[in-house]
Amino acid sequence: MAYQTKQGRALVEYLRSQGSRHVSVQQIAAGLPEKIGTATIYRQLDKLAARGLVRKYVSDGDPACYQYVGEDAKDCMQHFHLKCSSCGALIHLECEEMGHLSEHILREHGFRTDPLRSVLYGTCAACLKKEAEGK
Amino acid sequence: MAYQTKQGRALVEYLRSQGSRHVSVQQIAAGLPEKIGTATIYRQLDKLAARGLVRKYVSDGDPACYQYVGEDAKDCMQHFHLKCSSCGALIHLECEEMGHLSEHILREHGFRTDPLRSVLYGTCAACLKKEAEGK
DNA sequence: TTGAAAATGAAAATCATTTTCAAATTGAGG
DNA sequence: CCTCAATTTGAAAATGATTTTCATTTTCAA
Repeated sequence: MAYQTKQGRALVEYLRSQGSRHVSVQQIAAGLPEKIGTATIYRQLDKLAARGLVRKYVSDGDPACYQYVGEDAKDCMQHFHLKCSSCGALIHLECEEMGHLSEHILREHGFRTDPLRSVLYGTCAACLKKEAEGK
Repeated sequence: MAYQTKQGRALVEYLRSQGSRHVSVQQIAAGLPEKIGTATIYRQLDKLAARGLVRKYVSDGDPACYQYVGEDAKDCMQHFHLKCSSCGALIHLECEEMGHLSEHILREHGFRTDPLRSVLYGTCAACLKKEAEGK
């Protein structure tokens, strides 16, 4: 019910080689040793994401990016993202406060959040500074 | 330096009439008493958002939606969004825990988040239930 | 080996959003 | 009330990421 394919394997191999970096479909297509159609890359990523081997991050503005987490998704350091609306930077943050929030939401509101896929918008330190000075 | 236009006024009026509901550009275009070009709606919304009168929400999959908060943005109940990856539902949640997280991030990480614009992904109660049963 | 199910790739289709650009509107200064 | 430069509008075209189509190829269980 799910065939193994050359392309699928190549993709996983490539993603693995990137460690836990975040890559876009563009980057993947460019980095792959042998060309794979974009449609296929999207399709494979969807499947991998469905199986939990890959995480998809979406933020306003730029294309989605993907991260390979492998079988040990649980152990993989929990981190989430901050996106600066001002300069567009995507910041990765490891912080347990987010975990607390998730627990609260699950307990009190019955919703199981996946902080890993969530992006918080705001203004980064650099832009806050500029804002303060620049007036 | 910023001309007042019939369209701009009509848009604000419409948004006001919607209270603090979230509306998409599609809905706005359809609900407006007199037709306004989509490009203009986008442009006006951008300006309003820049002035803080309107909030823009972006989530994976569906088009952005906007909320009129008016001058009293501060008083406007702080709430954020949960998006169910399973059924696509967008849930509005008022909860102060999010405020705590924001404070923490600002204090410890120098990043000023805007929880209002942020969307947390996960699985809603209904889908969790289905998941548990359906297995 | 065989064949049905599943995957591929190239190209076309989607679709929200943005840009283009000529024409219309706005409003400060006369 | 005029004028005119700056700004806004709208229709249509452009963008750009993602999805779909569909004919062809690949996979793997029997």
